[in-house]
Amino acid sequence: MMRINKLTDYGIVVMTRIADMDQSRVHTAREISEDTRIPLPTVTRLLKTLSGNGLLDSQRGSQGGYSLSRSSEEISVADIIETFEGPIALTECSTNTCECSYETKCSVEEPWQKINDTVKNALEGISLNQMAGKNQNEGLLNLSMNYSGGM
Amino acid sequence: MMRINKLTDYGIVVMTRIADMDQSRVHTAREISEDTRIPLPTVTRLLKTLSGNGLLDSQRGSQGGYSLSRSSEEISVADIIETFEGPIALTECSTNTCECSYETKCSVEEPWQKINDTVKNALEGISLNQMAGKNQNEGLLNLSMNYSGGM
DNA sequence: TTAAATAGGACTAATTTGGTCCAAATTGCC
DNA sequence: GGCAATTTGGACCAAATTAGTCCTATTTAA
Repeated sequence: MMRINKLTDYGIVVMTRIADMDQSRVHTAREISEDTRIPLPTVTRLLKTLSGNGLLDSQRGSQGGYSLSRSSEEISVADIIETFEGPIALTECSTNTCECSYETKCSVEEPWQKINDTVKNALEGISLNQMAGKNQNEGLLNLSMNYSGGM
Repeated sequence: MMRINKLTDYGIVVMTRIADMDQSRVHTAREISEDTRIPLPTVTRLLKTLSGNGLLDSQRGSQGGYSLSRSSEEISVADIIETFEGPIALTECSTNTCECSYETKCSVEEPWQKINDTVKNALEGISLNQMAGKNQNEGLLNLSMNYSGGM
């Protein structure tokens, strides 16, 4: 399967959602949970991780909440993945801390570097803005509905 | 981390090793185990999977063993990864069987397709031959040593 | 017939991941 | 000053996945 973790996937959903929201104010965990239908405890954990790693700004206390730390054009999918999973590396050999269990393993180290760079570049090339784009109409619609008191 | 599984990693090591070996004869699990220092039970399982998926040819019985089913130029890293992990898909949404748990998840489906294609292309572009290249001298050396009775 | 292999599958242990919860710290507002 | 709404930090457990081993059947060459 070679999947990214579920939490990482949720993390991307949450970030995408925030990017679609009104950028002029902060958003609470509860609000994001209701919006994405991801359970609140999980969302709070996601948001903590995201703000801890600098992708979100947080404001504590009453009237507090979260907002993007930079514009959605300047946040890449790679940024989010790395927040939850650390450096993008398909094998241990690709990291600095390579401690190959078996001798011959390291003979494939160089090609792996190449592979990883390719994957990394691909992920760095996709901005949060591109992910969110599809929802922009819907986002604006919801916004206007809030003004008219609808739900 | 976003890692491929350990067994997949070993699978690539094993295939790389076989590609470096004498192509004029088959190689037993024991031989490959000793060569790669990966434990025999694990190697047998890897080889079974690889031959079951058509990447290796197998010959049963005494004097039996495994050999590449096609030339190392025609086997890609993607082939090996898919053998152990199924279709390359970073998220569930990227597969046919997408059953998103939460509604908004699917809003990010399209960009994920793009990301996956990029990753897949990258992995398809690396042949086993390229992985093995680094060892070719060593491989030839071992071959000539076999003829002279050395070890 | 025997020995050397692969084939197939069951099983367990170890590790990772997902998800929840609680107590503490911070902040705005009355 | 005190209350309510938040984020912060960390502990904890359950579930799922993965790694690794082993056993038995089948095939084949000598």
